[in-house]
Amino acid sequence: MAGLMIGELARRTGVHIETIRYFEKVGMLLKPDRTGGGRRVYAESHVRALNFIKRARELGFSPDEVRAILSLGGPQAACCDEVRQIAIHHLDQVRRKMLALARIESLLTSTVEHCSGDHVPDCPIIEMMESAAPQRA
Amino acid sequence: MAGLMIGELARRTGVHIETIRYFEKVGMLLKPDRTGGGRRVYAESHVRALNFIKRARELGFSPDEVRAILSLGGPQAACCDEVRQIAIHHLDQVRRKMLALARIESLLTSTVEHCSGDHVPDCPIIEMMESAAPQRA
DNA sequence: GTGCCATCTGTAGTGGCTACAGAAGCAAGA
DNA sequence: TCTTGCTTCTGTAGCCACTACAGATGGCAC
Repeated sequence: MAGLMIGELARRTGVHIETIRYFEKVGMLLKPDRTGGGRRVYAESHVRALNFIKRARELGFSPDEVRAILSLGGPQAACCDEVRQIAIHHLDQVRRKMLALARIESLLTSTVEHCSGDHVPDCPIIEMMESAAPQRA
Repeated sequence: MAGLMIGELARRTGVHIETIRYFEKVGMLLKPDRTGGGRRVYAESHVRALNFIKRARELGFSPDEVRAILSLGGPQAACCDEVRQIAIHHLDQVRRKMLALARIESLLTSTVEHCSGDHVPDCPIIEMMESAAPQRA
């Protein structure tokens, strides 16, 4: 267990060096030890935490949600109901986004179908975009 | 046709005053006339353009796409193939996003289902988030 | 000692707005 | 005419989640 320099950690996790330091600055990643010369030395736990952060962000969890989960003990702690609640809430948000996108998709699809691409007035695409329809949720 | 002050335009379109000025600055909205005292006076065409911009942004068109459509003659011009191409391209992007979200949704759903919420080790949620799966497209 | 890469800190840039400060326009009332 | 009070003006800074750069060290091989 010699510990990793930041470059090696970046290589292993695919997270930019600057982003790793940023995560530390904003409290998402624990401050690592330092060498005598002031360089960061990371432990295996940092690799796990960083992979977790990366994955959670890819899944669309907000930084605050990630922080919340990490503050519950982090990846190495046992699962608890709070983690589940956050995940369920996030799932709900994902489903809302899917619904919104589905509405947009069907609107665009049907509109594009009705457009000939000719230089006719009353283009259905422009027309649709000018009519300000309500965007609920 | 007296023309509108910026506040009235904001009220009619639901776009913040600062945002209207911002759209002008970045070239999405034509510079309006000014009163002797330097205040902006908008025409009916600005109302149409602003509604169009707002709607297109709500539908997820990028600022560049909006600018592209507007540069083709704007809402009042006849439809042309280029508008259709932009819309089709955007529709493609929307469908990609839907697929990505669907993957995330199913992963989250099945994972949450397997989590009891108890304080057990090997929590499926944490475990899933630690395994760095590739996120293609 | 020298060369050279890795790392350090601190600051500034990105996009798409949003918010504020301080000055000035402008209409109505005293 | 002067004041009050709202609206608008310009310009600058803030937001978030990073990303990029500048200039100074660390630390190892030769």
